[in-house]
Formats: sequence, structure tokens, C-alpha cells
Amino acid sequence: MTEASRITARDGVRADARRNRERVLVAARAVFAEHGIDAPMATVARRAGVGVATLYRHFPTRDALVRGAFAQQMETCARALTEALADPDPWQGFQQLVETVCALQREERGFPAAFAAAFPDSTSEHAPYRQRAERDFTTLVRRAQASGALRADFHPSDLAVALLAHCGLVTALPDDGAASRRLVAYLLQSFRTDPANKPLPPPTALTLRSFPIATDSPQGQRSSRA
Amino acid sequence: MTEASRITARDGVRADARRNRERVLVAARAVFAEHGIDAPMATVARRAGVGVATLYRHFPTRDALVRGAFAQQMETCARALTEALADPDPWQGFQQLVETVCALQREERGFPAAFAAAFPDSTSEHAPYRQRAERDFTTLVRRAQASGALRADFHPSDLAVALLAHCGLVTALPDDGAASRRLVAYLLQSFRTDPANKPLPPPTALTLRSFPIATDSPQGQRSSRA
DNA sequence: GTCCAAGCGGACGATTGCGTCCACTTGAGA
DNA sequence: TCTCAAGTGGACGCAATCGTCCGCTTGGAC
Repeated sequence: MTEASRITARDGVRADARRNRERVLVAARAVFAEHGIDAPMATVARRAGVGVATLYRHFPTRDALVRGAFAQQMETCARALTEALADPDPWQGFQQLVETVCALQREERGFPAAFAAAFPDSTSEHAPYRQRAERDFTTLVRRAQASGALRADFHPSDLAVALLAHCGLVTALPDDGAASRRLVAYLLQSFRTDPANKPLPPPTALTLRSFPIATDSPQGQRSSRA
Repeated sequence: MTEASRITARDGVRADARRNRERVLVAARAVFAEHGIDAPMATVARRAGVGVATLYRHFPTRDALVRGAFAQQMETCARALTEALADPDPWQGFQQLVETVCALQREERGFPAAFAAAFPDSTSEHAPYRQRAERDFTTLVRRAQASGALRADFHPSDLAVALLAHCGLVTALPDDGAASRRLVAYLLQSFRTDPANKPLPPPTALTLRSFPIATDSPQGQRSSRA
């Protein structure tokens, strides 16, 4: 951290440039949270109080901007994995990991979309990081299974399934997070070996308005991924 | 059905108009499946072999088109609820219901997006249908709980949570459905009172490439909701 | 066969977002 | 203080999509 800022400070980068870069990142997070990850670049620029050109100079593609904006959240995820491995109780670590990542997804609006968008990038790039993450998580899973708390047929890929599903849920429902908590609780319980009768968080206020009950049922307005 | 087609046939609607309407619906399903629900209207028109104006005449808004295109799927969902209620074993009915709806979401590409889009429409319209669906489903839940198979703290709103999460998953991963089946199995197990040791479907081939492991980790291309 | 209203198609103007170009400004080293 | 390269902003050209308008075509009643 100190390291990082010192490098930045003496990078030969002009002070105003560095300041603008930071302003853009703050604005990007705000705008992505408000209008979704597809918000116009110009909106971000205006919010940051800089011109479009400045924005494009710092982040040549929308992707770079998204990556920059959520770098901190990414780091938090990475740290969560490390901490999970360090936990003496592997199940505890596993649970913490899932809960931390899901909390991040639910709290930082815009992040879930970024998270989901990260997926298609199946190929090559940054493979070493990914491989380390996979190896670490697999280790965690094995330990938790050995401790008897995690069901034996849990497969590491199930984490991806769970996180993507959760991601979709919070994206569809930018609410107070009740639904998210409920889903996480259900999933964690189904991953456990024994029922582990911890009570669920309170149910959501959702109605079944989503359930298509008739041909001419409420199909609703497509909301443009607000 | 016969009723419906007879009405259509003698509706004073010209034969070519009726034919075109049908062609548009077929094309819409195909295009939505291929390019997502946000595909340009012109693409649908071209695919249907009609002009844009014809498309707009039959379906004045994109929403109307989506509704029209997936009306059949909506009906299937509605029927599933009726059948679930009719099942002598309420848990069996419950399980069938969830599986049917999820199978539909995973098989008819484009439908999940339509399903999710249906949500924001919280207000008023078609309230009677929705209320009936809610009442019926609540009845099913109560019966399944009384039979001892469905956990006592399951709340009807949890169906919405589960379906939206599943929706998000299949939208994010247009794969062969392995992930979807896995999620559904996990969820159903966590809804059951006893562990009900039915084996899970095989794990997916997903890697953890979605897991952000470092600041500059693979963030990936935003794929335009292909 | 004749007729005409219902139906049709595609051109069109408007709107929105993208990313670049270029003339102006400014931080900071000498 | 002076200088100039690094940095900046917004105008601009381009492309995609929307939804409408209007002149042509055709189904089907008589």
C-alpha cells in the first residue's frame, strides 16, 4: 500500500493527472452503481468533472475503467480467500469466504455486473492468478470435507455456480439485501453435511409477481438494466 | 385452443396479417435466443421476412413482442402450478414445479431474460392473476410443510428468490444446463426437511476463472449480453 | 373482374453513444 | 521566471437504433 502510493507519487506522472485519475474512478463507481455498468462514458466524465478525452486517456476501453473502478473489491475477494485458508476451522473459513464475496456483491452496486462480466474471459490472460485461486480454493474444499463439515460431493466448481446465481439475484433486485442473505443461507446449508440448524435470515417481502400465471400475465417493462 | 384458433380465424383479420404475426413471433424467439432480448427490432423483422412497420403494427413496443413471443412458456409455467397443486404428494408437486420452471428457463434461451424483466412491474396490472398464483402457491407450500417434507421456515417468497437466482445463472452461462441442474438440486435439498440423500447431478466444468484473485486479475470483456 | 380498405415495406429524421483530433492550458524542472 | 512536454476539454464524425410516415400492394367481398 505505502509502496504503491510511493510508486505512484514518483512515477513521473503529473499531479493533476493523478488527481483526475482518482476522480474518474470515484465517479465511475458512483455512476455504475446508479445506472449500471453500461452507463455512457460521457456520464462518468461529466460526473468526474473532466472531459471525455481525459477519461479515455486514462482508461482506453470501458473494460479498463470497470477493472480500475472495482480493483479494490477484487482485492477484497482475493484477501478473503487467503484468510479463509488461514482459518483453523476450514468450514468456518469456507463460510466466511462465501459470505464475504456475496456481501461485496450485494453492497457495491455495479460490482455484481462487473463480476459477471469477468466471466466470458475464459482464455489465457492472467492464468497464473486464476490457477493459484483455483488451487487454493480446492485445498480449502478438501480440508473442509476432511473435517466432515462440507459435504463430500461438493465440487469446487459449485462455488462458481453459487456466486453467479447470487450475482444474478442481486442484479435483478437492487433491494436491501434481504433476498441475498436468504439465498446465501440456503446455499450454505445445502453445502453442509449436517443440517446445521442455524435459523434462516427473515424471508423477503417479495411477492410472486414474477411468476407468470397466465398467457396475458404481467410481463412487465423491460427495465434497461438500471 | 380450438376455440382460440377459431376466434383468430374469423376475427376479420386478413390471412396475410395473421400469417405475418406468426412469422414475427417465431423470428422473435429465434433472435432473442441468439442475441438476447435487447436485439434490434429490425433484426427480428428481417428474420421474419417482413418490414419494420409490420413488426411495429403488430407489436407496438418491444415489450409487447417479448410478451407475445414467450406467451406459451408463460402458460407452461401457469400449468405447472396447477399440476403441482393437483399432485397427491405436495412435496412431489413442489419439486416438479420448481424443476419445470427452471427447465423452461434453461431450455428456452431468451426466456430467462424475459422472466427477469417481468419483475420490476410491481404495480397493479393483472393483479388478479398474480394474486391467484400467490394464493395457490401458498396453499401448496402449506400442504408440503404439513406433510413434513418442506422445511417449516420456508416462505413463499423464497420461490421468487430461487427462480431469480436461477435465472441469473442461466443468463450468465448459456451452457448445456449442467450448472442449472446442479443449482436446482442444491436448492431443492436445502428446502427439504430431511437431507433426502438423493445424489446431486454431476458437477459442472466451470473453473474459478470468475474469482477475482488479484488487483489486475482477469476482469474480462463485457460481453454485450449475447 | 373490380374495387378499396387493410396491410405492407422501406426510407427517413431524430436520438444516443462512441472514440478521435486538435488547439489550448498548466505543472514542474532549469 | 521561462519553457515545453504532458495533460486537458469539448467539438466532431461515425455508427446503431428507434419509431413514423407515406406511397404501393393485395386479400377477399361483391
